[in-house]
Amino acid sequence: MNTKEIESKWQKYWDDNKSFKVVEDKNKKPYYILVEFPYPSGAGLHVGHVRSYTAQDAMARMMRLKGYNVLYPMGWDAFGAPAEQYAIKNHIHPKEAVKENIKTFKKQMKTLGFSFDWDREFSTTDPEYYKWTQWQFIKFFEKNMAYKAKVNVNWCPNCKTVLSNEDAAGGVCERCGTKVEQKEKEQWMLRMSDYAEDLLKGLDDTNFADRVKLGQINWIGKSTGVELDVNIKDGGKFSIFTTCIETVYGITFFVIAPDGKLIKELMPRVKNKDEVMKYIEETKLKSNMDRTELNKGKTGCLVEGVMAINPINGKEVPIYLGDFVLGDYGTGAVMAVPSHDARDFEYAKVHNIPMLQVIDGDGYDENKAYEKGDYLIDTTAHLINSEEFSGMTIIDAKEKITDKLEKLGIARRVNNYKMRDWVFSRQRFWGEPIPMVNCPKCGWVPVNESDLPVMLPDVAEYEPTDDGESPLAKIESFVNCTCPKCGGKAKRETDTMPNWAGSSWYFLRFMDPHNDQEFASMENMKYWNKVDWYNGGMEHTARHLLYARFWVQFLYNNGLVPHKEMIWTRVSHGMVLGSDNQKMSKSKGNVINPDDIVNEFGADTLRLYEMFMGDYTMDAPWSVDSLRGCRRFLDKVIKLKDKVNEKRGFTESLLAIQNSTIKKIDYDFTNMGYNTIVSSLMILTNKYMEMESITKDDYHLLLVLLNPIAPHITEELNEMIGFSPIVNDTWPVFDPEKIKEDTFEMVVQVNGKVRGKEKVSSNISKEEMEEIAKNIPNVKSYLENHEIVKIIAIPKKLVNIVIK
RNA sequence: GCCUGUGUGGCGGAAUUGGUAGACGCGUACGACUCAAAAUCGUAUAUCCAAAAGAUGUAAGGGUUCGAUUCCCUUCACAGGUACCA
Repeated sequence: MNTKEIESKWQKYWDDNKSFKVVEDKNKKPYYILVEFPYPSGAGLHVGHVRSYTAQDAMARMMRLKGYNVLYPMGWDAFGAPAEQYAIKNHIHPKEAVKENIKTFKKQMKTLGFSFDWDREFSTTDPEYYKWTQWQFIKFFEKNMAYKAKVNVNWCPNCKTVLSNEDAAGGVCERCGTKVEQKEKEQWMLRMSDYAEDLLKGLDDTNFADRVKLGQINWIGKSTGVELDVNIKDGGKFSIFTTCIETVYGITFFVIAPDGKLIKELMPRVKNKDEVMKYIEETKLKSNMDRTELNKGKTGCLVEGVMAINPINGKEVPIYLGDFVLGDYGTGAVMAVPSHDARDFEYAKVHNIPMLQVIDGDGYDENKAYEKGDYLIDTTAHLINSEEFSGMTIIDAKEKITDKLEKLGIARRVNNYKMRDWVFSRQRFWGEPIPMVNCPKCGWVPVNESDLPVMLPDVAEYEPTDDGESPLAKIESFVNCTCPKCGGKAKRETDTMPNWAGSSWYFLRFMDPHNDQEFASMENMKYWNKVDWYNGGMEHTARHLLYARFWVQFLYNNGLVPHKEMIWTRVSHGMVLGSDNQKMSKSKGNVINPDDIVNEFGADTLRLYEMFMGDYTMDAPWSVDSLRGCRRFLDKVIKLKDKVNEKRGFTESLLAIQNSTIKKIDYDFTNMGYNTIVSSLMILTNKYMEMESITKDDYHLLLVLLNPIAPHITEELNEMIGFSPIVNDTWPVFDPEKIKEDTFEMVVQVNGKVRGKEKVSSNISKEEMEEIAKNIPNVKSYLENHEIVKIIAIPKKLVNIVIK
């Protein structure tokens, strides 16, 4: 059989018949299966894409056969730095590069037989799409959720652009690996931190995998504690945030951030100005450098001339500068309790600051800090040296001390979050222009809705400028405009959006992709309800998912989408590694190109292999041998056709095996057990192979069950035995009656070890089981001269005889 | 460091609520077919023992249980995430 011909034949059939086109049909139950739409890179489709697209494709095909109205769409996430870099490098306009790459991707996807509804395809770079991304940005602005602020931003000197905290994780540029610098710039920001609590709570309304939920929770980074006002001797005050108010009596100093506001305010009173200034400057440099390992030492200096007063007992304590305190987290100042915090402990050691123990317990060790992690699990832990709170347990003390401070009006219970506002500006050409106009009279004014989209100008110059301004800033025809409000001369915003913008709501657009009145109609969104299965890489479970959820929650709060969470289940697939067990990369030379595999083995074999290679959620290495085995399996299925006969060689257990296969596959589909779906199909095939002959219906059943994973070959074989296309068929129903067996193999254990097996009737009693068990010769020999202590009989399974 | 995940034959991996560990596939060996090879088919394949019987065995150690790959504790290794977050 010629795989190529068969594959293109059926691909054409599906295309011609629009087999996968889906329309909103109230009579059918909707089911929305989504895979992360790819960034169409110049490298083409990766075998990793094939893994997740095949899995979701199989799910989509199966659900269609079960009668669901399945939405399985595909589109392109084509804005962003990589597309622009690629364009610059290859001297081709990003628009053209994207067009070319999409063509390649789409062709590859078609040769793999993915059942996408191509009528819903779009790219984030289509003006018809980014019009609505801009429209939604204006909503953010109107609701005071978008604002422009001068902030310290992560600046990549190589890419010449601003990076979000997420993009600069680890202190290096996510794209090029260059060390990130700090730079003060005016940026558009989205008030994502306002949604921290809602984003946490919203997780309860989702069915995300636990590890995905945890990723979200960690990123949001909530901590509950107390904000405490601290007076400065001779006037002034500041606040600190702590999660360990129970240690308040142990404060021996305060530490404030060198990049914070407080030190600037205190400056006139500082005696050692030179030293302080020097340290502040050093910190600025340091944040340009690797802040991870080299600078973990507890550097800093005493701020001479000012003393703080511990609010709980009026003791005077010194203030230090230290760069381990961050200016933009909490209040930019901390209370330091060296006896009970490892960082404070180290700092105190370096700077010779006295310590004061205020909690005692069994785990106390004077050579290190007796910390939260230690004393909270220590049942003997209690306060000491803490006036009226001495002797109390930690939990009590926490409450009582907070109460007291609250009554004094100098403390508040607050939550802090690591998650900051979203830096939304990029100084790049290839992104959605931010639809704002700066008018000398009216300030920032959004572009009129009727004037959307603000199109990217068609120019040849799109490389970033050296001064960090967007390339758009050089294009006068773009910049100069009139104010939408007063009609006066004004200037257009030249920053563009990050590529996370377009991907934050694309799943909504798929529900209504051609709507030119709204980003998607409420009617359609209500029909599709939610994304039932969303699959993507683990690397996107923190950021992309968080941005998308934030975006949706904002739309929901403004009545624009039907649910606060629009994604029900999020799963992530494991990576496909090279055959050397390493991540595939050009430099390692271990990259597998799906086209080559399709050419040599066929699309069905590749699909089958990628499903069979291992646990779907885990990484798995590439193996050509295993791939060949999958081809061999398909050849076996082809060969089975010769066994098709009017009658079958009767095998009583066949119906049972068929039905348990259906049951197993149904179960596995809902648990992403794709590898065991394949193995149970192999078992069924082996069973058929053993038989003299099988009927058309037997064969048809196998073909339907295999169809979601290997759709081409199964359609062809199915046609050859005279059935109408599987794509219009129905999924077999599991019949529990058929798997009832009259007998089972009873396992007999003695003291938990298997000593015998016996085929017995399924409906015998426990007593009968025990009796038969005791009389199996081998078992009997173990029982001799021993006392039977007890017998455990599990119906339809085993008997365990416990002897002494 | 912290968080998360993983650890099962020569290899990829199964084992749905604690109940026959190693399904299925790969590889290997032998056999059939062939002048020969490939392909295909058959048989075997955790380890120890000539074989049976048996013993050992799911990273290591301990525990709970009639029974543990599965639950609990301790330790180790690997992978990913995160990093002075108060």
